[in-house]
Formats: sequence, structure tokens, C-alpha cells
Amino acid sequence: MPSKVTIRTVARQAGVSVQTVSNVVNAPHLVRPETREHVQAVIDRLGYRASQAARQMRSGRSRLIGVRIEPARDGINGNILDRFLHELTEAAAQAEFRIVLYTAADDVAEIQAYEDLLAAYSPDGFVLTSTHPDDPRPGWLLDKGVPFVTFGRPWGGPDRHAWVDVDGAAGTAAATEHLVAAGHRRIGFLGWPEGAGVADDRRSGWLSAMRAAGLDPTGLERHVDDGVAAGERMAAEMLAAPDGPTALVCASDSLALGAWNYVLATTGHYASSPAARTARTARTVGTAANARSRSTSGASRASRPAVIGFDDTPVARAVGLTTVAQPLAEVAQACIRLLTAVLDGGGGSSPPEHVLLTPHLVVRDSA
Amino acid sequence: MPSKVTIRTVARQAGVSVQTVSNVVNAPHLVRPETREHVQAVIDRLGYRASQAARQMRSGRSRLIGVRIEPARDGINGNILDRFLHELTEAAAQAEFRIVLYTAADDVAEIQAYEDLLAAYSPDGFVLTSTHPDDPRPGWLLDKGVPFVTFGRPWGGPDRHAWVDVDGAAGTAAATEHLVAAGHRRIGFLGWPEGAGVADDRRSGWLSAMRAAGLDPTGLERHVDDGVAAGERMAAEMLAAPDGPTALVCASDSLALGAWNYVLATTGHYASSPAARTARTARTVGTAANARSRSTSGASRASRPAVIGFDDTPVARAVGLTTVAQPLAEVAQACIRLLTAVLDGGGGSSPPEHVLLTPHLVVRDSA
DNA sequence: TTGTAGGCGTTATCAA
DNA sequence: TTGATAACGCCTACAA
Repeated sequence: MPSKVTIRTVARQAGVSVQTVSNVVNAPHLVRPETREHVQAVIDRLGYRASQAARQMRSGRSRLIGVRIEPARDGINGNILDRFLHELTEAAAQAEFRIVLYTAADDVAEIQAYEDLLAAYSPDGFVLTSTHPDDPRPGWLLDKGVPFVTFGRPWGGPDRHAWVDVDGAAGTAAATEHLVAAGHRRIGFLGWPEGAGVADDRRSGWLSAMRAAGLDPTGLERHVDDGVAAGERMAAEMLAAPDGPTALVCASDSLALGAWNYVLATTGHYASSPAARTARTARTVGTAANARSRSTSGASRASRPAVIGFDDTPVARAVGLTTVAQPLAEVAQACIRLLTAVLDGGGGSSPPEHVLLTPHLVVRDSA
Repeated sequence: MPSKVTIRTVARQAGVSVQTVSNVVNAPHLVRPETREHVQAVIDRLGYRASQAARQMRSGRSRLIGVRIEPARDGINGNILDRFLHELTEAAAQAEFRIVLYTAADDVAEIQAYEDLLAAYSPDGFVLTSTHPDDPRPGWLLDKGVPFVTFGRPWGGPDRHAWVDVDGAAGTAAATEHLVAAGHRRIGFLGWPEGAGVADDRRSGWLSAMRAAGLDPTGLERHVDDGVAAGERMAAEMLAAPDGPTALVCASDSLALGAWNYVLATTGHYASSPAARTARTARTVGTAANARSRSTSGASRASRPAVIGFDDTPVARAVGLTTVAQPLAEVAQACIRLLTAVLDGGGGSSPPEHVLLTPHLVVRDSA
């Protein structure tokens, strides 16, 4: 193993001072082209890379970004944070940053994690996920002057920091419009309890799209804590009602999966893959579905209720669920861009930037 | 914001030398108890934490562990690596290590990532996932003398490094035994193409359990690349055959989900949640299933074929799939333990340690 | 048991 | 345009 290549090694090999080498790396314009090229050649030949530890001691910059990795939770939705993390790692690498992970059971623990991480590794900044009303984290970081960006708007909180978010309302509106275009008139919304920021956001898109289409949303919505079982239960209640909806826009793939399970069980219409369809020979497809459609008139597609989820999770893909997809790569890139802006801006007085991205509908079998 | 608390600040505040403070932190036994307590109190009060950057310059240790974060892939199985990453972050924190992330599209890119990361951040070691035959990574790291542990055996490769793995064969064997106990005699195996290490491992557990139970495995297995659609297709072929299996042990939850989709479509028996069951009133449950069972005699539970997956992914939970669960928290802890052993052992001649953990069966609706 | 000196690799300052 | 020097915070000798 070649003993460590330091800036000294390069300087000696190139016959210049260490400072010149440093300049070639950090401020090339200060070095005469010939010298620069020569030194650069030596750097490449030796494979020299500045030590972050030493660099950090001088410059105070670690080129590290702290990110929390969340537990699997119900695992269906939590999944998008893992995908986000992957995208963020790539976006960070583009900007020569690395992601350091930490875990925390709740907001208080997370603030403790900031302190620990900051004191020992001094990351240059943080990317926060899952912001929510009364979130104590932004305030703490703001107080300490620690640079950060959030993936998620400051729901209700003071808007004093850079954030990136996806327009959930636009997503559910697109879903609703898709259903309207398919001939549905009574389109229900299956969401989460109010007050969660994201919950209200996604509901509002459905609501405005309904009104824009001249449809009456009254009585067509239900709210429940996230989960497949809960989705199935609520969907059963909603769809079985005499004048219930013929289609459902859901706030999550979990809820949608539950609803879709119900639809399939009710209609006996498990149409996911061609293989299944051809293999399914002995069954009399559609009887139950027809019985249902007779009592639910109104949808142009009378065969079965439509369901649309949110997040385009792997489950949705596997099961053929139509769903709203968040542009996670773009979100990640925007996070890095805004964070570097905050880093460079330093104490600058320019107001914090915001980015609101639009999700898109992925149409599959369920709607 | 309080200007940085260094070892000097503490020393002054406590009225001792910096060396004493350092000793209190790194070699408490060298300090007189009274002094130690006094200094410790000051440390706590000031919230002092040694700077990793400075510490690393002296000691050469960064207390950083490099881990690759994989893309979402088909997303259903890739998910377990995300869960592993979470557990690893926690286990590492226990041992005062942090996880630094990197991405890489393939093995060659990953080796490049080692070089970059090593040169700039000098992580103390790496945790490798997804080992496979002809994996060039362990050899490279071994050559460079970089400490590492793999989650995954060195399939076919030289066994010269520490590794942790889960006994896949034990998992499929347990699944098979469970089915045998339930009265199944023709138990099929739906796995991946041979040669992938993990593939052969999981197959072998099924095979040995079949033989141990005195059952003939001939013609009861199929192999296909992972995927839900592939699983559905293969399951259709296998289960529809006149003397086909009455139950399926699958190498993954993806395959199992596909198989289960087929089973449900065929039997019209979508029994996931109680809600669905009660809601499903109009349908005549079981006719198709009975028709099937007549032609497939042999299982004690004639109603429908049983399916068992592998990995206990969120999808499995959501859909009620019986599956084999890997003890990821234990794997993560073992990885950290072995890695620290390698770190401490340094050039020691003690042979690399191995840990093989046993998975367990999670019984749900599908078997 | 405690204190002092030196150096890890880098970059900022300043002089040449 | 380039080079010498100091300093970042810590830890390991070594001295007291």
C-alpha cells in the first residue's frame, strides 16, 4: 500500500511549494497555466486528493450533509424517503458533498442528534424530511445558525428557511381530473385526519378539481389514519353506500391499496397481469361486478370502481395501481442547490428560496 | 451561537491542562477521580465534544463507515437493504461510528467510490452488501488493506474476510417444514436462475427439507428472474399442471406476491383483512377454489394453494403473505461487531470471523 | 498525576 | 506568480 500522498508529496514531485499545489486545486486562476498543468499532471499521476479532515480544520467546512434515516414504519409510504435518500446521495455527490446518516425516534431526539453530529463532525448543513405543524427542528437550527433545507413546507410555521416540496394538491387535482375525463361524476376522497399539512394539501386538490368540474363533493370524503387495513375498511363503507362514489382518490398508496383490495374482492376482477388473465379460465368473471355496477350508476366505466393512490411506491407498481408520482430526483437536486445557496450566501440577507415541484400521474390498471 | 468549545476552553474553565482533559475523555483511569469528576462536569456543562477532524489528524481514525445505498430497483426486495441501512446506522451509533453514503452503478464504479472516499474522508472501514460470485470488491479492499465486512457470504470466492449472512437454506427449509406440517405433500419451489449464490442457497433448503420429509422434489421447481409478473406467470404454469404442487416456497416476496395474485385470482378468495371478508357479502366464495381443489388433491387444506415468500417486505405484510424474515437488526449489529474487531485486530493474525444467522417464518394468511 | 511541545495536512496571510 | 509561515484542535510522547 502506497504511503499516504499528501500535498507535500505532490509539491516535492512537482518541484513547487505546497501553496502552489493548494492553489492549483482551490484557486487555479492564481497559477500560471504552465505551472498549473504541470502540477495537475503530478496530482493525477499520484492520485492526490486533499484530506477532508485537514481541510476542515483550516476552512471549517466538512462537505458533509446530515440526513436522518427513518425506520421502516408501515413501510409502504416510508419507502419514498428511502428513494429520496438515494437521489439525495447522488445529487450531493455531484456537488462534492457526502451524506452522513443519523437516526432519531422523534423531534427531540433529532435535535439531540444535531448537537452530537454538529459537535463531532460539524456537517455543513442538514436536509430535513417530514416537516409538520409545530415542528421544533427548523426553529432550533435557525437559532443556532445552522444551514439547512427542508423537504416539506413549513406547515403553519414561520416561513424563514429554504424549502423544497411537491405540490400535493396539484397531484390529487390531476388524479381527480383524470377520473372526471373518464366519465366519473361522484369521485370520493380517502385521506388522513386534518391538521397534518400534507393531509389538507392533498384534500384541497381533490376539492378544487371537483368544484372546477362543477361536481358536488359533499359527503364524498372520509379521513382515517394511514394503513392498508384502514383503507380497505373505509373504501368498503364509501363504495357500498347507495349513492357512494364510483371512484376514489386516495392520499397514499397504502390507503389506495386497501381500497383496491376491496374493489378486487368485491368485483372478483383481479386483472393485474396478462398471465393471470389468461390463466384465469374457470371463473365467471364479472357477475359480481355487474351486480355492483347496477347499483352504482354514474361512472362511464361501469365495470368496477376506480382507485388512485399517491407516491408511486413499488407496491403500486406491482399491483397495477394508478398513482401520483413525486419527482424525487428533482426534489433532491433542488435540496442540494438550495442548501449550497444557503452555504454560500452565508449571512447574506437574500431571503430563503422555495421550490414547489409538480407531481405527475402514473396511469395503470386501477383507474 | 456559542463560539466553538475546544479542549482548551474546557481546560481553562476546569483549571487544568488540555492534556488532563484529553485523558479524562480518552484514558479516564489515568486521572485522579476528583479531577476526573470535576473535568467531566465542565465537559458536560459546556457540551464539549472532541472534533473528529482534529482527532482524525492525530489518530488516523475517522469513526466513519462507508456504505453504498442502492437504487430502488424493483423496489420490493431492494427494500430490505434500506431497512438494513437503518439498523446499521443505529448499530454504528452505539459503537460511536457514523455512516457515510455513496452510490455506484456497478462493482467497478463502487471500487472507484472506495478510492474517492478513502482519499478524502478516510472512512475506517466499509460494509458491503449484495456479495455475489466473482465479486471484485473484497479482493480490492483486501489488497489495499482496507477493513471491511460483508453482509453476504463470499459466494465461491476466497474466504479471507469477515462476513455476516443469513442462512437462506434454513429459511426455505422452515417454510417447507411448515407446509409439510400443514399436510402438503407436493411442495414446489419457485426460485431464481442458478449460480447467484443466494439462489442456490434458498433452493437447497427446500430440497433438503423435502428429502428429509421423504417427499419427492422431482419436477416441482422452476427458476426465473425476480419479479412479480414473472412469479405470477410461473405460478400459473406450476399450479395449473395436473400433478402440480399444492404449495409454493418462493425465493422472494416479489415472486411470492405474483404467485399469490394468481392464487387469489384463480380461487376468487381475496382474504386479506377482516374488513374485506365481512364486506364481501354478495359473492359465492369458494366455487372456483373447490373446482381447483378437486383436481389437485393431496393438500389437507384443499381450499387454495399455499404460498410462502422471502424477506418479510412491507408488501408481504400488507397483503398477508406468509414469509421468511431476516433478522436485520442482528445482522447489522454483527456487522459492526465484526468490523470493530477487524479495526482493533489491525494486522493481527486472528482469522476473519463469520456469523451466520437464522431467519424465522412469519405466518400470515397465505400459508 | 499533570503539564509542555510537536506535528498530523491543509489553507490564509503575507512577503518576496 | 510563487513561497514561507502560522494556525486550525487534538493526541502522543516526554518531562516534571
